[in-house]
Amino acid sequence: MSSITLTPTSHLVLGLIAGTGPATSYDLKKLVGISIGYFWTFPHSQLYAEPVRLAEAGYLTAEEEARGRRRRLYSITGKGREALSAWLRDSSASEGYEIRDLGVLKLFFGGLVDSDAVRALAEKQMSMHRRVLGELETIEAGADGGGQLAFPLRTLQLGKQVSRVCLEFWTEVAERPDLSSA
Amino acid sequence: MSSITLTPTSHLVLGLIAGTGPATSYDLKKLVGISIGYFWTFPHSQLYAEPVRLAEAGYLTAEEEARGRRRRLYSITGKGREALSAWLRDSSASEGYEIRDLGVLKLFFGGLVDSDAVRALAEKQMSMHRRVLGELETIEAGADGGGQLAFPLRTLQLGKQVSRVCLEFWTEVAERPDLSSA
DNA sequence: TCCAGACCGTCCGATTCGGACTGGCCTAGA
DNA sequence: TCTAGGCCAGTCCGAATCGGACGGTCTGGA
Repeated sequence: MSSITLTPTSHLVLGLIAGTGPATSYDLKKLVGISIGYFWTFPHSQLYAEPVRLAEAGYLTAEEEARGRRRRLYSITGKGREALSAWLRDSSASEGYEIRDLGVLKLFFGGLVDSDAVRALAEKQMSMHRRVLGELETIEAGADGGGQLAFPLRTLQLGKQVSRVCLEFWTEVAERPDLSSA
Repeated sequence: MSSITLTPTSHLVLGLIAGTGPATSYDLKKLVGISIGYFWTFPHSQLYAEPVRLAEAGYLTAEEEARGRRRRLYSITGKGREALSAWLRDSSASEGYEIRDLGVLKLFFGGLVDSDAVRALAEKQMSMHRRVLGELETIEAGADGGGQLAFPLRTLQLGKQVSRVCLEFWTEVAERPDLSSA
């Protein structure tokens, strides 16, 4: 029950369990993979380690299978819910916003290669964003718009919009690889 | 001269030095801070450690001040230029694209709090994106559109567009915090 | 019954992180 | 000229993170 500092991973785990009920680490891994993982990847080892830490600190309780695959089923506690709610309401904890995109990093150095290479990069990025957009639309189509999923679907909308903007941007780059003005 | 694997940080350092000429780690830190750092932060300790690694492996050469602050000025070598160019042209190395935004993570769990809290979050995000947008426009205004900066400015355009989309998105959320449909 | 392949979990070395600290340099004011 | 204080520049290190590799478990079909 030692005191720990809560990271984004902590809040993710708490939120997932609060939202969908008791879960094993594997469940978390699957949930992340089909949702938030599209924008923000969390290493699976964290999704195993983090609930242990949270349980030790009293934010979760663990129920372990006696035999076989010693799966541990985690449930959220009152303390966990409080911490989650406090974080969700804490407007000072929302700062920070990062886009890590290898393609953009390359474009930043586009002046060091010829425009054919820039065009090739742009086309590659276009196909990537088209693929992502398609996958997001598939997920969207397969989900009922109902209560539980309303907010996750909303973040998905943002993902789609960002993807679309990127697609347009790279299309423009592919058309005029060596031009700076719009 | 041992062989090392090149990370995004490696390519950033190589690209910066290739693009702007010899630089110290501190120069790199400043450069990153006013440009790519807006989307992708690199810890300063990396910006000191990475050139050392790159120099050991022959991608950079270091010239150290004899006295005083023992600053090290790094220059790129032929090997460094080749590696950078190869990376820029390697279309298989562009995968990966991540958006890490605490606000979006919170929205994902929006169903667990009341709509006032969601609205407050949205408003906070709006002001953040407005601020970022303003800063990007300031940077843009202060840069001549000339050759060297053409590609960095282009990535800045993308940053602006993404920020604008986020701003619109959060505006919509602020207006209708509890509605899922557009 | 046996096997293949998916499922599930753990472990660990290597890397990354960022805060804290040290010390040099510069300028202004006495 | 001297020196105090603020910025400049770099180093260090414990802690957190990463992700690959491995090992055990289960299910269904031959």
